[in-house]
Amino acid sequence: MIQVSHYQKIWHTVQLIPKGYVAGYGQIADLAGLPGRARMVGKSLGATPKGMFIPWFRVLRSNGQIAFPSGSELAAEQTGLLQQENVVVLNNRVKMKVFQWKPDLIEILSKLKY
DNA sequence: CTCGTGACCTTCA
DNA sequence: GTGAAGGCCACGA
Repeated sequence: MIQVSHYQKIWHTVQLIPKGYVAGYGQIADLAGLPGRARMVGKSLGATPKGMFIPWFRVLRSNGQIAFPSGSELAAEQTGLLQQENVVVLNNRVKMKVFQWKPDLIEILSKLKY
């Protein structure tokens, strides 16, 4: 059993999100084995080491809205990256009903077997 | 050790 | 649809 920081687990989990899909902060926290720690996900993404690729733009709020105020640079950046992957973004939000990632337990377990 | 902080979530009015 | 309030807890100073 390797000891890893929660940040590492979160980053790893986020990288499992397939192209063209999105997931919620709470969802990521749950999959990373940290139920109820949605806020930690945000912290982690903010602390993401530069140079390491993390599809942070595929992570949205549970209601499908982008976590940044519309108009901010990050929001624009995220919107652009999502649309680049065929994800429709309108008024700073995404239709979770259509684009939400439905993870396979087998996939998660095999990728996160620490 | 205590305190402040946070890219959140859910519930209720 | 909106907004406020409470809960959650790791992390850094």
